[in-house]
Amino acid sequence: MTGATIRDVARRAAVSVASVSRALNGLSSVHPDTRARVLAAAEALGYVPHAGARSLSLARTHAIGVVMPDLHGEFFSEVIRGLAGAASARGYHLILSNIDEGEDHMAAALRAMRGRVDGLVAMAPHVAPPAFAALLPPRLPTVTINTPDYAGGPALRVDNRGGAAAVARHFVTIGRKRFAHIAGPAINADALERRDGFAAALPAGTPIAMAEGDFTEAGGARAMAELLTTDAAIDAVFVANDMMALGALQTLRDAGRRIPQDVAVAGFDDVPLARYVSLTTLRVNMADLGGRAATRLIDALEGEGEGAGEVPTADLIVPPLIVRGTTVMEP
Amino acid sequence: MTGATIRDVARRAAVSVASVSRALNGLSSVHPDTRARVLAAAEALGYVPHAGARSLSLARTHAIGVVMPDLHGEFFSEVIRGLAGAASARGYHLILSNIDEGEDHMAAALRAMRGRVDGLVAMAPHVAPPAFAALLPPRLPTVTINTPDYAGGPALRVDNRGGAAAVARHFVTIGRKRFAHIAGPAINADALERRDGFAAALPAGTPIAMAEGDFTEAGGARAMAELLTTDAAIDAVFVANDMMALGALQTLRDAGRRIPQDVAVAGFDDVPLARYVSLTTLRVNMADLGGRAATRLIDALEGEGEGAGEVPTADLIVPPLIVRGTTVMEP
DNA sequence: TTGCCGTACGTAACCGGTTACGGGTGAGCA
DNA sequence: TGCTCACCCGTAACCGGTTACGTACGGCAA
Repeated sequence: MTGATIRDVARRAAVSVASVSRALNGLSSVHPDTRARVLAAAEALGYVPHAGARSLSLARTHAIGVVMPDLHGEFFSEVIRGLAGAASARGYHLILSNIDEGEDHMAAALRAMRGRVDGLVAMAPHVAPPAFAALLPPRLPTVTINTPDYAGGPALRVDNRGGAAAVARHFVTIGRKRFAHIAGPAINADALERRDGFAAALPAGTPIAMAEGDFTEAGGARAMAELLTTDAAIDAVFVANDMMALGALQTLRDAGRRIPQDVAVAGFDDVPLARYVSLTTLRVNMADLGGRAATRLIDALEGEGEGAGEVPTADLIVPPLIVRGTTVMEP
Repeated sequence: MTGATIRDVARRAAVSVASVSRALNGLSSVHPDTRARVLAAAEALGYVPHAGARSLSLARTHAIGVVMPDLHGEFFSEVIRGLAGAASARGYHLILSNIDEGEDHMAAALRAMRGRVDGLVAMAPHVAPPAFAALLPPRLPTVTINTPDYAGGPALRVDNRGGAAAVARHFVTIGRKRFAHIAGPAINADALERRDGFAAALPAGTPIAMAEGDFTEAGGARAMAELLTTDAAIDAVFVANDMMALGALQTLRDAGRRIPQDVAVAGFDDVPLARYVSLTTLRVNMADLGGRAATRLIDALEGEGEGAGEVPTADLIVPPLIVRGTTVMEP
């Protein structure tokens, strides 16, 4: 019903299915005349090979699975874009599956990947690492992005601590004294690393006013309001991501603080919006991250059998600090 | 090698593969004891069903294919987000395939979908419609988004003409006289509809200064610069999408024009950035568009056999005009 | 003529599931 | 005891491709 099969083509060309397969896949040892007949028959029937059947017998799907939570939007979509580009260039498809609704739902989504993909790109900053490893289908090559302490394969990580430290040094350089931090959710590994990296890079013993947000703009606004009531004297705040920073900026301006004269603000991610509001931030090139992940995975898949690439290396990607108008006056 | 098969489970539980299949799929007519043995064996072996094999015999993949060009970023990713949400809620996966590099590459990508997906969501505003229809694998249910004149199935379209007309009326209402339009690429159907809708809603015979961009910010800036040299007196410009509008705004400000006093600017799309630069625009809820497309497709897939839903209806989605500071003074 | 080899092709097994069909077993009933 | 009928369960065919293996045949050297 879905269309002509290889047997239909074989019948019409009056050859065996084996010859059709050989002819269509460009194998040698097919007589030119036969090949021509097969191609004509396929064309006439509008034959399109059935990818599912093909991958079953080849044990190769030419697809890679992508599992990640739909958290802070920009990030998600940029990574996908990078993945899609790299995958498509190598002839691979992407299979998406977002994992928000609970751990069992996630387990189901992960298991459903077996037999559908050749490998996985996973990003799960919010799950306890051992649990996550256990959920992965066994023996499915996986490269992780920003997934803490996962030792099962190649990993890509952005240097959250290093980035946060750069902000701390920048604050000190421009002469700030009273620091605050708006953190992400406590269950998020990126959030924790950014907080710790910031604290560690300030002179020992420096007090830091803390508030927690949820990586959304509204959450950032709320956290900032909270900080203003408890620690009104702050003159520098490092926000764990850009979206929260936007909310924080709004709250500060509404409260009459001048940016950056009264208080300096820095974010993390460099989402497209950041340039427009002139937000100082760390640039993490998300599309590039996705592209690298895909490339790494496909390299591993196609080098299979070689023991060469087997060492599960972890790349640490250092985000550059982009200094803009929320920390230093612009011309 | 990839893992245990159903036959391994059968062997270990000392039953037939049929019983394993029945037990795991919750069929009735399996003795409770047998079911327990099967489950224990599956657990012990870490058995995960092979989705590929399953979908081959069921002729059902529970996946939907998404083909679209990677055009103007925000749009792409928001639609994907909407699709992913709706699909995941119904237990479907998404298979991505972007189609940029030439028509033959696109044809290959489309054909590769057969046997891998149950249906397609396609968006191809830049292709001549008959060509596109011909490339689709035959008999694959498809819902199109903003693909002009495609009559092969359900379609979702945003009302480009209506939106553009709303801008035209708005310009007239606020007393503007000398109009300009920055259009998108001439091969893009959305771009053409927006241009025509705008022109048609102005009083007959009104002259409109025209320039063409490529839907990017830089392109918008260039087009605006061009307009300023040829028609310096314009006081209202409708830009075919928001990204170009951002570029145009920058050019106008650099040229010393006050917004909105000297010239009013409106865009199309309402990307997240638009709110931050206070850009008047048409709001097209892209995630919602994706969600609807997925829902439509899955409804059609699961209602298969019923003649009820067979009428290929086309939904026209009317984007509301969001009036902001680039056309009227803000408090 | 016989033997050998290479080319072109067909037969059938296989990938890993699902399921139509039929067989065996025990309970219930005449 | 013999019959019917559920209920469980196993055998084998099937989904649509790929491919190992075997075969038929023509050409060529001994």
